[in-house]
Amino acid sequence: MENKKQDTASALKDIISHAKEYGFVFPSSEIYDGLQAVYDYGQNGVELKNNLKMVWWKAMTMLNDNVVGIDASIFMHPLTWKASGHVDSFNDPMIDNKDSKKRYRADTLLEDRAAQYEAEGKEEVGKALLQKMAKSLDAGDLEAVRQLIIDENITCPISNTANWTEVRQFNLMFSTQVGAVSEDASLIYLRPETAQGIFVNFLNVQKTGRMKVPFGIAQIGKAFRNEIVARNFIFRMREFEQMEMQFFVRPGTEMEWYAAWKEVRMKFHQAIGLPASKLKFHDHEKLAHYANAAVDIEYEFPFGFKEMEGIHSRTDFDLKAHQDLSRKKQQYFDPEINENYIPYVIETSVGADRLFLAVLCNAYTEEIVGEGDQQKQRIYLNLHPAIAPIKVAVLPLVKKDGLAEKAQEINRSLKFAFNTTYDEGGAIGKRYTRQDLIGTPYCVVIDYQTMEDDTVTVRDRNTMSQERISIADLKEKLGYAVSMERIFFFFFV
RNA sequence: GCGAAAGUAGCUCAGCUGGUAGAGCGCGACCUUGCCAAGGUCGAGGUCGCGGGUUCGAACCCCGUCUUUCGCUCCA
Repeated sequence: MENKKQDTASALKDIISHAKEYGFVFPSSEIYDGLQAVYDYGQNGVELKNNLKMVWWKAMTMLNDNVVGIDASIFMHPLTWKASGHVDSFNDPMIDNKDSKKRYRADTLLEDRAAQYEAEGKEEVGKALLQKMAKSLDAGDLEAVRQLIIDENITCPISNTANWTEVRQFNLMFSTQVGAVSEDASLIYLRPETAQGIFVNFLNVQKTGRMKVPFGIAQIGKAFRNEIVARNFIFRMREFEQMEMQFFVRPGTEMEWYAAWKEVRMKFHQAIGLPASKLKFHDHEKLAHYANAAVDIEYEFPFGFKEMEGIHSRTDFDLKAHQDLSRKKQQYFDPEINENYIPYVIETSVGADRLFLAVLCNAYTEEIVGEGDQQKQRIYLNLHPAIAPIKVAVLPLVKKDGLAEKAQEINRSLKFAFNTTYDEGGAIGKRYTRQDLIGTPYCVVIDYQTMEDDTVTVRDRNTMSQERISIADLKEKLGYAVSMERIFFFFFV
């Protein structure tokens, strides 16, 4: 067990090192010592991430006639977050007990004490306490809140001591001001989730797109959370990217759609190459305030099974809250049953960065090749060809005798169809290895035979085997091998 | 947030009881070779995470700080 833990820790370290050394993920602002829980994608990482986003986007919008996309702003009207519940539930005064190291919500501690007074028949005392607390909280006077806890002699149930830290406001939403002059400016938030951008545009899309329920709206975008502890590389970042789809359905039919999307989303992850054995559903037992069913798709990262995607039945919570607060009807007239209603919503929400990490962890392969004295370790990224940053490397066996020119010509003929690279430096084996390390699925090699009969060899990343094919067939054969079509085909098997 | 460990070249690391930095790999150019990280020559790259302190002198000792990893904790 201990060994296994060390192994998994080093497995993540190896992946982090690899990600940095080969241009996938860099710590943010590294020359200034980095910024906690913020990372940048490098030249290969951005290609891989873009490919993942494109596969998801097409799987949602292109393959489903009734799903369309939008791109909403990160800034939203502050009332959005009031309606969604984030202002209330994302903003807590916390206090720590120094002995037990336990953290509590300061307001909950006082509310519990007030309830205790009530149970003892001292209702006025309890009420007075709550009023004092509300006054202090409204005034933002956290020291007064702490004093209340001390005056009431509230102790930690674990350590039984009153050795409290100061009260701190934990706001998981980042805020900033809009407006030139700060006194006139109003406080706005960086969105903590992308979903609300879809909900506030529900009627815009439904009307202008003549959408009929059931239909979905997909979106890819950044979201921000001021996480207290950020851990596990890019798994939990303060700035992250979500790929979300909100699917609007007739009330009462939500469970069928919930079940249907569950299966579709699980297939997606397998289609891009994640093995079924490393994926599982995890049902939520404690449901969020907006949901009546929720499940996570978890991937087995080096640090254990963790959430990669959430599928939630959000009921009509969000649209209803927006309708109430904005006083604009958020209803759909269903011609089939001649009825107006607020649709129910099934949400599928993947963390793009988490999917990236899962794919990278899964692709990272160390194996021993060769026999006896010839044995050596080989490392390569076993990425699905359709999501690999570079699809094809074009390599002249040597750079003299016109082979380099011939190779460049072939590279030019392929580069408009998919991502290619050209490399003539050093020995051929070294160039193969360079491509293995970033997951390039195919290497096209121009040798002396090419000059005679216009054929090249195509070397496969995983098997290292070579096949000789005619230059005229390259674009079509490789084009299909690296196409997203292959993923979508699997998707529907 | 608490506790533990770590931070020296792009990577992996060495650097003895304090005397102002090295190796391997990688990278670049050239020569040679020609199918799985080949050989040779030359070269680029580090104010030793950062800031103080002790000392004649600090990569090394002390304090602080930042970042990362791990364990708790937290997490819609």
